[in-house]
Amino acid sequence: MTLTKDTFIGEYSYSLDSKGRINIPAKFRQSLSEDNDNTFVISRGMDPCIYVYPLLQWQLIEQNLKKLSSLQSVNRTFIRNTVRYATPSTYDKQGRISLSPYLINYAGLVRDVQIIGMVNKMEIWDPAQLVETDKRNISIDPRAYDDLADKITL
Amino acid sequence: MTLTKDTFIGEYSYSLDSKGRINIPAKFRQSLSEDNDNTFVISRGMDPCIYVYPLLQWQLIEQNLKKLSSLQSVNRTFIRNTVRYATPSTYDKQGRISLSPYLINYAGLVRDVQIIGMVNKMEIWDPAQLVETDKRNISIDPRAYDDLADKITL
DNA sequence: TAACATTGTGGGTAGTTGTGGGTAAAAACT
DNA sequence: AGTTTTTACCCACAACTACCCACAATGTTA
Repeated sequence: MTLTKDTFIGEYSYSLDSKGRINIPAKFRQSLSEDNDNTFVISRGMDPCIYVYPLLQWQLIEQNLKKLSSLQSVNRTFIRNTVRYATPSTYDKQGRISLSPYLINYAGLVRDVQIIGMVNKMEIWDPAQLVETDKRNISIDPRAYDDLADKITL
Repeated sequence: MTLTKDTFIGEYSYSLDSKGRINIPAKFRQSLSEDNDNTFVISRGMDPCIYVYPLLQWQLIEQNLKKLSSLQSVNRTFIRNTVRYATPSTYDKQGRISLSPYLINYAGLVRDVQIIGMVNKMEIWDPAQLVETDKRNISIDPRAYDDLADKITL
């Protein structure tokens, strides 16, 4: 199948094993370009979930962070929070990465897990957290949402 | 016959087989340009139906989504909801794509299925759902129609 | 009208994918 | 240095998916 490189779409169900490992969907691995050396950068999400970036994508983020001046307190806090929980992780021969206990706890992962393609990265969710977040977002800012829908032709 | 590339019109009846596969109308396949590598992106429709985009058409959507910053919660929600139910799918030698159980359930597909050309994409409907939705929309706001009439010459 | 090509549908099979767990190397801690 | 814990690599297997072949129905051409 033909896939856009380093682009992830769709939602998949997987499970966390007793060693804290989780499978990366085969389609996502195939989409990952060679230059990434089978490596992702795992980080804390803005929502209660785990972000997984292709290595190259993460390096772009690093470059942007370097441009932010440390003179402003907002910037320092932002940089600190973004980088602090990030770890590079190469997947094994079976296509699994291992997650740190901190991140597993942060996302509230137990066993069943949803992996969602978010175009330039992916998100790892606990199913219950995902439902919860969906509910909360349904009501917020319908106008902002409609504005987006106007800009993008689906 | 000469067909406008990547443009789909007309309505066709097909059936879903026991493996969740469905035939893409031959005319639609012929219309699909080579650059799409025989691949469509299947996704959840705004109505109770399934959207089928040519790969290239979908990539335009992806490009627009990539421009949205993940710092804003609205954007994250929008990207997640748009991309979540989408999967790339290449058709087999018989011209069939396979649909995920989630989408089959979402569109209420049983066996008989209507495929409708929607110009830049196609829609897959359960016949009953289609009748139902038609009924509900028959009393559409006449003013909204007037707005359209300004934009489109029939 | 007969021969042929195309199209829609069904199902078998081999390869891929997700998941569990064993073992050895590496790291961390006495 | 010796012991324990952690990490990475390997093998195994069940479930699933994609690919292939088959065939009937329809459409096309000579």
